[in-house]
Amino acid sequence: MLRLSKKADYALIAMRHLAGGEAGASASAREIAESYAIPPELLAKVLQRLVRAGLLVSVQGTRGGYKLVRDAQRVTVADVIQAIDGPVAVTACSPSDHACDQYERCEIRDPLWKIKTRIVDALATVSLAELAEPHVPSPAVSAPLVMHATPRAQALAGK
Amino acid sequence: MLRLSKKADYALIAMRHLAGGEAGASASAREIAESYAIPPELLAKVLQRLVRAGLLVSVQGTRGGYKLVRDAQRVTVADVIQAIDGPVAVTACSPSDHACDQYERCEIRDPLWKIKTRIVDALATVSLAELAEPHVPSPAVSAPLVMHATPRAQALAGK
DNA sequence: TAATATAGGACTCACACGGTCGGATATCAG
DNA sequence: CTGATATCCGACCGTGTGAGTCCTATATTA
Repeated sequence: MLRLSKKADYALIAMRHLAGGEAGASASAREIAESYAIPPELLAKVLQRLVRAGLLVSVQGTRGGYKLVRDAQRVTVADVIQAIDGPVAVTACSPSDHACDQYERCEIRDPLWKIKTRIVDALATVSLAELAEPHVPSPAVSAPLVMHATPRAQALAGK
Repeated sequence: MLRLSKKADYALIAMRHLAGGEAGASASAREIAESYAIPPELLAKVLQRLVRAGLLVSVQGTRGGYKLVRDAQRVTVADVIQAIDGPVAVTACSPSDHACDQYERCEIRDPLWKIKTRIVDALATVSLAELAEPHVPSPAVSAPLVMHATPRAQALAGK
């Protein structure tokens, strides 16, 4: 568990796609959707939310599309996820908002809140730029990585 | 989002409850459920799962109940959550198991997998013992525990 | 003016989650 | 021996939410 929503997945894929091209490059929703086999209408809504969150700018009309507002290094995974799924919350109730049936006797809330901030930190330390170039520099032989990378590389090469 | 399930909440509450009393103390499901306004049957199933996961031992019959197997310092929040909700997974598909429609062109999976391990680490660094005494540290407690508990307690006290 | 974009509300559908029920087994007090 | 109190565990159900679709409006350009 603890999985993030498909919309967040799609958002990250799209944002990475935009970060992967040249700086300032734009792409349409259809274009991105087709690249990754994502339902176009759904991705469209995701992109719209990213616009409303201030992470993307949109250009309407023919030849329109989306592009990043900030530089890829200045946008983190946390930004994208929170733009789509709302603020990260491990618990139903926050230290301020008591929205569960156990808030009186609950001694679990505050420590979990602390853990939440750690998680957000973990999400915030990875930028779109890092997502865009996560791969091994030399595809030939990299001893420690081969064990993990090989099956995937084969699967990708097989396509 | 990223919220953990209610069952996991209940599990943490119950585990903390058991860790809070004397070492080796036991409590029945009804007992714990009433203490925290948790549906008794539901908590029962949660506790049973914790038994199957090897985190609790159960004593059947009258005067029965549950108690911790390991010492409270040797059980982490990660253990409890994974016992209830299964292995933590941020993404639908793992580096080995390609269980989504985008696995071919998905460049997002590996970085997210790394983030996942960071999250698990964050969950694994908090023990039940720390959950049991998150409040103002009494200077009389054991030394090694204080080393870890103090900065956290200070942060919480600062609120 | 037609084609192609974004914008966004309304809707359906499936499924997981929270919660309940019933019955079986084990243990102990009387 | 019997009844009370536990754990055990599978089956069930209702509801909320997430995923995906549909439809319409608007903007832009060829």
